[in-house]
Amino acid sequence: MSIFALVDCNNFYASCERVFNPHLEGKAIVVLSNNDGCVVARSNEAKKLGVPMGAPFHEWRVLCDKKKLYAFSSNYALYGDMSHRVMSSLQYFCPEMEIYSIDEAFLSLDEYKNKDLLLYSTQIRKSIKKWTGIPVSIGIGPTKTLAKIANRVAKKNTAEGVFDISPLSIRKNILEQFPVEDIWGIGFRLAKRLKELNIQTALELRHANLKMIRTHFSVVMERTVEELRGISCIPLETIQPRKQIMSSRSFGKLVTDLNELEEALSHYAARACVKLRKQKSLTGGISIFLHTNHFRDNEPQYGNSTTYKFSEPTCDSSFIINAAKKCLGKIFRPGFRYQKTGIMLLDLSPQTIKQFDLFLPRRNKSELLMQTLDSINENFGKDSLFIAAEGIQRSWKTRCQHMSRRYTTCWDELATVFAKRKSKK
DNA sequence: TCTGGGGTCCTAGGACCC
DNA sequence: TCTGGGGTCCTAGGACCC
Repeated sequence: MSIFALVDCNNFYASCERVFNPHLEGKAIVVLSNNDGCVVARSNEAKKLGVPMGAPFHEWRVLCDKKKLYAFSSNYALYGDMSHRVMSSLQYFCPEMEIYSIDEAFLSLDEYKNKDLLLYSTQIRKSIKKWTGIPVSIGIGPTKTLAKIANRVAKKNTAEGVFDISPLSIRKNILEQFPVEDIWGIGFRLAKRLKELNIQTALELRHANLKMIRTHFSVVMERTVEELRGISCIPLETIQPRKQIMSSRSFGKLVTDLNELEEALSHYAARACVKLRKQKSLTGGISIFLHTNHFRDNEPQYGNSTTYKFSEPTCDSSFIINAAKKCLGKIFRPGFRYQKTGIMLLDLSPQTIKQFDLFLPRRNKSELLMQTLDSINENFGKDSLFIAAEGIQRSWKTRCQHMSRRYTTCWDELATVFAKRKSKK
């Protein structure tokens, strides 16, 4: 039998802000989405204040004015680096791991079966806090789905932040109390359909008839049921290159001008290309979209998308930007106030097995040019060198008025320490 | 004034092939 | 009267995740 652990950072973004701002300890913090639009992370204190996940920030701004709530723009440079610190610390304790998201990792504990797993997990938890400043919770179970449930229990009910759902005697009790909509892989819609079949809890789903589940749902739900029964169906996955790469942003203001839209789209395309080259892939085609702000009922609405296939796969920013601009020209309609545009790189393949187009001229310098572009930006900071199509003014840029410093990745923004002077008598 | 961004997998249906 | 069967690939849409 396998043993999995799910390690999850508590309120990750909020915790990252706290590491470098200790006076925020015990205070209500929220971290906002791009454009300072929605609340995407909350400290426990903010949850107690009643701030819901995904709430539009403008509805809660008043609490900030009263100093009851502290808000931060998303600082992905900081969170990405802190995540990397947590993950590499985890790897020290358990090399066989899967980084599931920026703040979660599954561990395979099969090698440690002879250890006291609760004790070992407690040790991991303490070390991560000491080394990185980030609090984590750890759930242990025979399948990933059960480890996820154990993690919920660890977070809610235990002071130690560690919980093992393996013993059958306690498992039944936990599953009996666990609502079906909180199970990993079951969202709002599936939960609704399950409830119509009178399945309310994890225990009821576990006892459901597999054939019945298969006829009403897909193989995904069938796997979930097996996993609840303790039969592992979802293995630990090693790092795979992405199958598609997307880059898009809402504008800081509504945009009407095609030139500005082109600039923004070119900028997003360039960002996507950096990601593409980082994972050493080529793209076979792109899809681009744009739309107006659908929250504004009183304004004319328009949205559209289109795709383009390259005759040979590429990772050349200027080539891809060119294609993106052509696509945009096709779907752009004047007279609308646009809110967002974006690009998706599709049909990715590894750079090592490129299929050339026989009739296309060779762009031999492209590879070298892109390498140079990437290495300059890596050494001298993002956007040191960029393609002119991305624009210089960038008046469409997203808002981020509450950004903290990039404490760990930028020399100019290191944390400052003030020594208190003793006052003279 | 203000409402995120980036992914994955599965299924059904149509086009096409032999 | 009668109109195949089996396969692949692609795409759109729906569901989920963080």
